[in-house]
Amino acid sequence: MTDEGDENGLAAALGLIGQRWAMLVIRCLLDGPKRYGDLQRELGVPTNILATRLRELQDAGVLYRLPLAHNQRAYALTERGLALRAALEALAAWGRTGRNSSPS
Amino acid sequence: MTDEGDENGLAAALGLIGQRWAMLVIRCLLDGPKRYGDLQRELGVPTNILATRLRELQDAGVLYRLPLAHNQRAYALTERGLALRAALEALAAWGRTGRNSSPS
DNA sequence: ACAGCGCACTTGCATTTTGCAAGCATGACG
DNA sequence: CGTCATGCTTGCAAAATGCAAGTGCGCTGT
Repeated sequence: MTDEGDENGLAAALGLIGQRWAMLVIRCLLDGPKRYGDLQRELGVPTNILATRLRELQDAGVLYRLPLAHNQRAYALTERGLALRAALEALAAWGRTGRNSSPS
Repeated sequence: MTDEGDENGLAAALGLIGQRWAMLVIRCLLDGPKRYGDLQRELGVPTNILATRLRELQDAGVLYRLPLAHNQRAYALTERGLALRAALEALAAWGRTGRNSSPS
């Protein structure tokens, strides 16, 4: 019964985290919670894009804000965000292959 | 060593297949070679975008053109493209979760 | 032969997303 | 009170994306 509607699993995933920089931000946060400036410096992402992505990913339930001090807060992954580790590492592993093996 | 060496892989992967529709096209081709019109109908992707993506993915070594008849050709994944199956299925599996969950 | 059809694209233009640079708000600190 | 670091927002240009219509090309029917 319930035929495989899995054709949309990917579309659903990309609808949530398919925007530019989104997966990079998530992967960066897999190392642990980080602050806005850290993400900016580590990824080199434009600041307005970063702010937008963080809002969207928070709405998507992938990460949440973690207040620290007066002007400092951190961003951390939710369980749903952490569940992306396997998928993102698979993608990263693929990206690492296809480097020209040897510059003969 | 001169450069970071341990570069992300994820960034490399997204540089190749991170464009809109690219992963959907690849996932569609995991079922086997298909023709232009098939991809268009199955995915609902705009025709100019599809043409652009197919060219880019071909350049990326992910798929190749397979001539059939006079005005018909098929697109099929290379080994590099087929190697994406695990990653895309992991992403699709993640996308399938969280549809019917209890709001925390 | 030639009009018409289906297939695989291309082209023109509007809309949306992305990027760069600069500015704003806030609280700490001198 | 002025300056600083941090975390954003805003203005505007460039690029990507999307829609619709058009192009080329071989085949088919008459």
